[in-house]
Amino acid sequence: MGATIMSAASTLDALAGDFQLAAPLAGKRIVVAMSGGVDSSVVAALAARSGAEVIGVTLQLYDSGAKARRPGACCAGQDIRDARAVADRLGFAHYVHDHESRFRDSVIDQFADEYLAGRTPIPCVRCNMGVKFTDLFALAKELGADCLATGHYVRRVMGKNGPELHRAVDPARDQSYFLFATTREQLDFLRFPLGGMPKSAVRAIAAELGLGVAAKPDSQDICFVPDGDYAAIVRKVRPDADDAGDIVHLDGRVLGPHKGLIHYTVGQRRGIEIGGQAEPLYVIRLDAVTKQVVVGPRAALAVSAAVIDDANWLAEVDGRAVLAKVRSLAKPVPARLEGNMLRFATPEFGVAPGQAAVLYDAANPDRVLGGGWIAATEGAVPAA
RNA sequence: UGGGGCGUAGCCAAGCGGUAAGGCAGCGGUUUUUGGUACCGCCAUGCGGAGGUUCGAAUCCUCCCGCCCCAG
Repeated sequence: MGATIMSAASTLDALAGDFQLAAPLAGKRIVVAMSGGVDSSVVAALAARSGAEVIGVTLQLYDSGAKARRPGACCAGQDIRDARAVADRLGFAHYVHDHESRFRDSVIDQFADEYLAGRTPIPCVRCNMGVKFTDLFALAKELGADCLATGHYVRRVMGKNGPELHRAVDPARDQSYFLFATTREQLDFLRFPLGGMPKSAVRAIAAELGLGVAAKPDSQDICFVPDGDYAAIVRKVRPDADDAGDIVHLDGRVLGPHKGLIHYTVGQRRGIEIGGQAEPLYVIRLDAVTKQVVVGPRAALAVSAAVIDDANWLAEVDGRAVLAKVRSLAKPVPARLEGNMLRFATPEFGVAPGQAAVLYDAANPDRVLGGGWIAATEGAVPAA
């Protein structure tokens, strides 16, 4: 117990200057993206201790009504007040920008449209790409900042050819999957001071500094979905969503009606609500044109390759042995990129269009090479 | 209304006198800054209904009800 606190304190000292800026920091200006959570609050605190001038910026991203008070939310309501409290306590400037309409256009609407198209979106990546790393990036530049620091758990490591993106040291916290779209230009300017430490240390630092958010619950789920009912948000944004359709087995049998394409995702097992089977049924694919949810046995989920769209590369990848991650919680698996076709060494299950394929260097698994969006997949087993 | 078969949880299904397997679905939980997956747990005081035999019945007997098949 005591050791934990000791190490937290020493970690704090060691990281106080870890903003990868040339000394001295006295004349430097750091803009910190503050969500109102523990992580970005600690980043702000570390920045404040570095000697540089700190400006905290919080973007109000969505409805600041009652629902935003639930634990796990960010960037609205109470979170904004929490961020402000941290800035007040540590004594640096804090600005709040209203980004609701931008967030709605670039994240929420896109989220709904992807579901309507039969794909499975990752709003967190879109948010990082647009609102955070484009808008906030521009704002920080306007403010004359030397860097933009965030509370993401990922590392920026200086390599031969400039900064590289690496996984966080805490594997349970690593967020590199959600940051694959970070461009080289953005990476030049961004700083991720938490990538080298475990979450427990971050909380210990927050507690040591007396920040009110020290024990605040981690954010989880989709921030703008209040109760886990994401379909309700899709319907709210796109009321014209036509829900009718059939659940069809790969063998052609119509098994029954479904609740609307937006409720399903490739690889999904629960919620299909069809019993009496010898083996569980999984969603094999979604057809936005015929409105069909096609189901079949788990074996039919195996894919040998995926077509990658809108890729972002931080290093040369084509033809190189890589480790590919096609879901945030999946273990990276051996693969090879041929053009825009990602070929898995062994069949991969539950690869859903709309999700991201993030590639890591097989020779240095911590290094993020980049990634792209899964546009289509190639089955490893002929349809039964 | 002759003969045969069957009725066990939402669905499929084992059991064949000894005190209700299992699978699917569902529900809950764990994990998790996307959706899923995976894993763990829960899920029939009762076996179509009513009697009877027996220490003891879903299992044997009787009648009734309901399906299915073959004959008419």
